[in-house]
Amino acid sequence: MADTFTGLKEQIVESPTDKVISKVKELINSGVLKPGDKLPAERKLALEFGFGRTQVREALHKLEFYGIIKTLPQSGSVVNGLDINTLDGLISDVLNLQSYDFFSLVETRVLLETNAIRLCAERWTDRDMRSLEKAHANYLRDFDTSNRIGSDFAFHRTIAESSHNPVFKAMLMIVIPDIMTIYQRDRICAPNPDVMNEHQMMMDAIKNRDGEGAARIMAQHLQGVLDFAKSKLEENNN
Amino acid sequence: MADTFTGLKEQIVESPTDKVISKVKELINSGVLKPGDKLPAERKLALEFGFGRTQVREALHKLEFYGIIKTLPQSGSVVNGLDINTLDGLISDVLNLQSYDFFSLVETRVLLETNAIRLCAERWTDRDMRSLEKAHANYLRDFDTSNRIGSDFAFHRTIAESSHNPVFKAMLMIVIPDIMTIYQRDRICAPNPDVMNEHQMMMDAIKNRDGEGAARIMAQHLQGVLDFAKSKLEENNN
DNA sequence: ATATTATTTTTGGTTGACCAAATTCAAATA
DNA sequence: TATTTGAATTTGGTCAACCAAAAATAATAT
Repeated sequence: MADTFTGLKEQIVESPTDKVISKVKELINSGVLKPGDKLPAERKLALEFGFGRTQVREALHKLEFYGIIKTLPQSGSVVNGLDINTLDGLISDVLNLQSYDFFSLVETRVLLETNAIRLCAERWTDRDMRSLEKAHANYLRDFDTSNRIGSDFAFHRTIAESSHNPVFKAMLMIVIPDIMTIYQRDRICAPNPDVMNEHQMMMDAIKNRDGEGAARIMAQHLQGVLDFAKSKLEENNN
Repeated sequence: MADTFTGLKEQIVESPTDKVISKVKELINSGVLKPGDKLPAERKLALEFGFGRTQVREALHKLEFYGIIKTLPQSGSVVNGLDINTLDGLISDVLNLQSYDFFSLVETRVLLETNAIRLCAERWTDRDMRSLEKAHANYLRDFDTSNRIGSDFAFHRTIAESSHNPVFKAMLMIVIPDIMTIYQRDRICAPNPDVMNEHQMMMDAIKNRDGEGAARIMAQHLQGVLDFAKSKLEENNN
């Protein structure tokens, strides 16, 4: 009950930084700021918006991080040369930045991992294979210890690394921790011997350069998590 | 030539914030900070690391954004309950955060968009369809104007929206602006009548709930960009 | 008149002090 | 002894002043 209230509160409260971002968004949508324009100085924005410069700076940092503006030291900040619709969508996303629902996270993970392992099977180098075998051995070693989950994750991370697509890897690194947090909170996953076998089958498929086969095993491997997420989804919408 | 140098410089220069993040990473790797621990106060960290509190705050913000720590107002920051290997990988990623190579970005975009449109075809509601048709009409209207690229992007964004997977959409919003920036910088894409037809075919497939068909058209639709990226890749490794 | 240099202004970056909320801990009470 | 209460401390959040680099302007020399 208390959780419900605090949860609602968190959604309602809008941090000063986000308010500043909203103001910038208005500036862009109203046409005052066009892509490519140099936006006013921090002090000016702070005065105009009625916030402190600290809040404005933090907002600009966030906007720069998302590639919406580019800020040059001792010179000023510039709105990136994207079109207005794109900017509007991007800023909206920065603001929403909600915690995603579990099912969508898992769905994304499955997509990324099945394709990461496919590319891994096609592209691995000798160096990759050494890392993969080491990660696999570590998992077997830690299977009966408290490190099992960590080594499991490390194995998957190594696969993503060996896909030679850093974007895949980066996105997996965003998604998986969220999943693990929820997973650990709601259900302790008992040591499952099937997982060990599936890891072994993945290794074999990768070694044989069998991308499709590896992807199939990975999909099966993650089916359990997907089912769990789906049941959660049907159970209640949280 | 000058570009090469400035590019290198950007990679070499390590901002104070990143240095602080590295320090935190050392703390975690050395075992001083374990997952679940409450990390020292900002002032303490600033003193210990030899940086200002501003830099420490910014670093903590970044770490919180990536879900590595959770900071509670007037209380302190806590290392998230992930395992150490995961944390180490995550922090490394935050630090690297390099501009990704064009081909990997495009490869990721293709994967995300083909699956987004598949889900869109399966899941769209009446409300989604109205948005889709409006976006499509806007594209046709703006085809001969300077807004063509913007409306094109808006159409794709609406598809992602209608996939009802916010994670897909969020990740596309990260990837696509990067691609567009590079694309606009290196080559102006002329108005291509094929694109119009392909958009129409996508709409038809979506309406018919034909996920596979829609995905196939999207793949074909993006093939040009993928080829362009591949040629860029072979041309030079930048 | 133009190009160059010196100076002033503006810029983002940094610092230290201050604020209110949360926590802690010890003293007072039952 | 166990519980409550209240002051003192620690916490992240905010603010105003200051710094050096970049930009813009004015002054100078060609």
